[in-house]
Amino acid sequence: MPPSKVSREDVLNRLLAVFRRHGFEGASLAMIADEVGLQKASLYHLFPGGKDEMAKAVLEHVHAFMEEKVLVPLRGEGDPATRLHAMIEQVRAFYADGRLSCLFDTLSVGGGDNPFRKPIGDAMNAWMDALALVAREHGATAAVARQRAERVLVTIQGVLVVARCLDDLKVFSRGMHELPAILLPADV
Amino acid sequence: MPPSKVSREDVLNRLLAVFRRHGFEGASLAMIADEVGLQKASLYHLFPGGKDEMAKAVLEHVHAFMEEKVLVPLRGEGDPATRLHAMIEQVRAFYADGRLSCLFDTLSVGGGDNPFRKPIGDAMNAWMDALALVAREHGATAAVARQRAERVLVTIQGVLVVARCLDDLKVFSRGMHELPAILLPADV
DNA sequence: GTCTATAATAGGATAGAC
DNA sequence: GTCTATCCTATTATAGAC
Repeated sequence: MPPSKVSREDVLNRLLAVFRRHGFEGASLAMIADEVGLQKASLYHLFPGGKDEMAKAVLEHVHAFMEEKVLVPLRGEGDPATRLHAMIEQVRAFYADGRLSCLFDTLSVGGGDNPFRKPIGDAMNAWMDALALVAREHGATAAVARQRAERVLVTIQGVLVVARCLDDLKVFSRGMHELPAILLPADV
Repeated sequence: MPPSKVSREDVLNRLLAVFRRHGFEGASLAMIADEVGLQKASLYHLFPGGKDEMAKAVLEHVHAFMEEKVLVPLRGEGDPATRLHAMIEQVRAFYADGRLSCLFDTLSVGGGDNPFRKPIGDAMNAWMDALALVAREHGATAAVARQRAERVLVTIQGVLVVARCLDDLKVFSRGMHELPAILLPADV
């Protein structure tokens, strides 16, 4: 899509911004069109399936972004602490130091029939696996590594919600600071 | 409101069920009327301010519930561990072991102009204060107590989101199990 | 206090020109 | 590939009977 007003990458990033902020139901097409800088009909040209397809495309976009910027580094070379710190920096940037909500949170509300639950669950499981791998290399058993990986994800999601509710970004910063001690405690 | 089809308490609890599940934008009046068992016009009789007033009333209802069932016990008599366990049991019940989302989470999405942010922030701060009091009585300094209280809230919100995303209630159970070690660790 | 009926608007989606 | 104009439905909200 070279000769276009905005690149697909740009469109997806702007869609991400709307959905993570307002959730699926809260994001109207008028709002989306305004934010993306295209008319509604143009959005339907890009996403014939409508809002549903837009949200799914954003989830895939985030999944690809995570794979490249978070999961590959986590699985890569280097010592566990260095890899975890690389992830933490990406997470800080992705959530703008706690100013932005998690798409997984805002898109997972609604009934169990919610069509976004499955891709969200898959993405979170992939993240958890990559974290557990790092914990294992640090010396933890498989079971303990998984428990610590879960605590990391719980902490990230928790600080995002609490920071938003309290309107206090320091909650997010403190949470990020605690992640190394959670995943890679000194006593094995 | 004695001679009525459903008590105000019932109405508020059913409104709570809808809003915590679907969020504010995701909860339509048709859905609400259906769930509450009243027609839309009857809801407007009870809440002339419409959906906005309904959500605010639910927040007040939850705040009152928390004050009675969570905060008063936390501030009450007995040793810190006993009081914390009382809270944990209430939290387990309130979130149906992780099946139900937190209203603070679902109602806090949207811009900073969101009118629910302030009551939500007030409620979370009150909860944090009560938790910090317990930690202080266990021997922590004011600063450390506040940090631990924050970790408890982060863990609760985190496990709710992660359990929902992974569709795995055990995440919630494990989180509840860890709360005593977070607020009242053995080494002071 | 609850209802049926309806108004008024916003929402998602499409047609067809350029 | 993007636009303007439009359609249809769902949504919020109100009027007025009982």
